[in-house]
Amino acid sequence: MLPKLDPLLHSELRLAVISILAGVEEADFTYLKTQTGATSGNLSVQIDKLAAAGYITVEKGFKGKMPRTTCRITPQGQEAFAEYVKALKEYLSAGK
Amino acid sequence: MLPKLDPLLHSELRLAVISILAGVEEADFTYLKTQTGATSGNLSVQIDKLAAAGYITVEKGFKGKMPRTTCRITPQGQEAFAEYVKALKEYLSAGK
DNA sequence: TAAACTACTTTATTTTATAAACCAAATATT
DNA sequence: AATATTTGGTTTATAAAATAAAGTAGTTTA
Repeated sequence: MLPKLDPLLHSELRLAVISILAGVEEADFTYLKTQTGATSGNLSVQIDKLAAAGYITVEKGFKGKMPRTTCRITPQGQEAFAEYVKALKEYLSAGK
Repeated sequence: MLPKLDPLLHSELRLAVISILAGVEEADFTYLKTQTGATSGNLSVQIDKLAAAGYITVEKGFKGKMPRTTCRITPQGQEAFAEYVKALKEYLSAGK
């Protein structure tokens, strides 16, 4: 039988965020927003969910006088991502 | 920017159904149910959606005296699936 | 100093997924 | 032969999710 897909990652925006973070040291809110094309509200909510699950860390600081939210993937997030990719591959080749 | 993922396919159960159908000539309701582990209700609903989108055809007949629902993927469905897979791959390698 | 912009968060709305309940007919049980 | 159970589903209700709209706090620009 096909494996269950981690519902936290099986979301367009959260998957985009995680896969971006998987490839870089860190990324801030604005960068994630432009890269994903998401609205601020949606991005804010999905970042919270990833953080609540321990998949990413969120650090709030300032760049000059402007607020800056920096995100990083955690080892736990990397593992979850790797497993999600593995599970997905089973789906994509299910019929064969 | 990352491509949009076809929302019709970006659903655990519908993706499972489509990828199973992509590999076989046809599959009936019961087979899809056991392979996916889905409940009948959920499967029924998701099959309807895929059929409404023209991704699969649904044929109702009888095997002996018992009803039998047979599903097949359409060329349109195959194309959509191929494109979904292609788009997904961009997600999975986004950060690099 | 007022308007517009940045960087968000919160809340409300819509959509989606899922499960529970139901149905009709067939088969098995007592 | 009645009754219970199983098969193969559909319909409807509920829970969860995604998304959008509105709001907040402060900054820069005209």
